[in-house]
Amino acid sequence: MDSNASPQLESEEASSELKSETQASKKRKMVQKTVVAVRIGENVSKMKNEGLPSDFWSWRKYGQKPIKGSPYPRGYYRCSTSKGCSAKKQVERCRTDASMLIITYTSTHNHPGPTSLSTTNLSQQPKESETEETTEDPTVTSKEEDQQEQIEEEEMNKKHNHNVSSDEGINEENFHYLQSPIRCSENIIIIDQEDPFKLNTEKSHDRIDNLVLEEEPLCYAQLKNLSDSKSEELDFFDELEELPMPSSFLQFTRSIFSDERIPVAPS
DNA sequence: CGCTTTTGACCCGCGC
DNA sequence: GCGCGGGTCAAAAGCG
Repeated sequence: MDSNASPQLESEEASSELKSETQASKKRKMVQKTVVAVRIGENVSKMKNEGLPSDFWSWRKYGQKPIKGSPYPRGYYRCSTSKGCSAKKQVERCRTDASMLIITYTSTHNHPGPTSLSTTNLSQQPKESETEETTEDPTVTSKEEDQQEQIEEEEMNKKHNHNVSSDEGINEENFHYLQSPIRCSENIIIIDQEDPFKLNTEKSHDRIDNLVLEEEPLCYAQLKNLSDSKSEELDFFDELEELPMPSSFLQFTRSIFSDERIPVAPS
C-alpha cells in the first residue's frame, strides 16, 4: 500500500505477451489509464457484476483482489471480444461509498467494436492501426472508452432508476479524481449513472451531483487537506494528480459528455 | 458444448 | 533482503 505500485510511464508493452515466459513477465508499468468514476445505485450491488454495465465489448473477468483500505474488492476484466485485444479494465467501488464505481481502463481495443457499435450515434471510428499496448493515442482511447461509458450509462439508467441514498459526509471523499501527469497519462472521467440526463436540470436528490459537478476543482484541494487525517482513504487518489489533458481529448469529451460526464481537466 | 465467473496461487515491483 | 500489496494466470465450477 505504501508503495501502491505506482505505475510508471514507460514506453514498453503493457501486457503484450503475458505468459510468454513465466506468465508474469508483465511489468507494473502501465501505459495509459483512464479512470472513470461512475455513480451507481446501491441496487446495483444486487445485480450481477455489481451492476457493471456491459458495453459493446465483452469483458471477461480474469481476476479479483481485495484492496487494502477498501472494503470492496477490485475486479480485473479483459476484453474478450477479440483475442488479440489487450484492453483491460479494473472495476472497484469507492471505499467510502458503495454507490460509486471506479473503473480504470487500461490499454485500448485493437479491434473495431462489435457490430452493435455501429448502431450508436457516436462518431466512433474503428481504429485498427497501431499495435497499441505501448503507444496509443489518448484521444483514441478516450473515444472508445467514452463510447462504452455512454452505453453503460444508458443501460444502467434503464435498469435502475436510482437509489443511492449515499451516505452523507463521505461524498467529498468520493471524488478526488485527479490525474498524475508524470507517472502515466490518466484520464479521469466522472459519470453519474444515476441520472446522467438531469444533472443540470435537477440536481436534486443527492448532493453528490453537486459535488461531482461543481466541486470537482476543489477535490484536489480537499484531498490535500484531508490527506492528513484521511491518508488511508486517499491512498488511491493520492496518486492522482492533475494531468494535462490533450486538447483533443477535452474537446471530444466535452462534446460527448456535455452534461453527462465531467472530464476532469485541470487546465 | 462453449463461454464466463470464481478462486487460489504465483510473480513482480516497491518500500523499508 | 524481506515483506507487502497489486496484477495475472490457470484450473475448476457454473450457467445459458
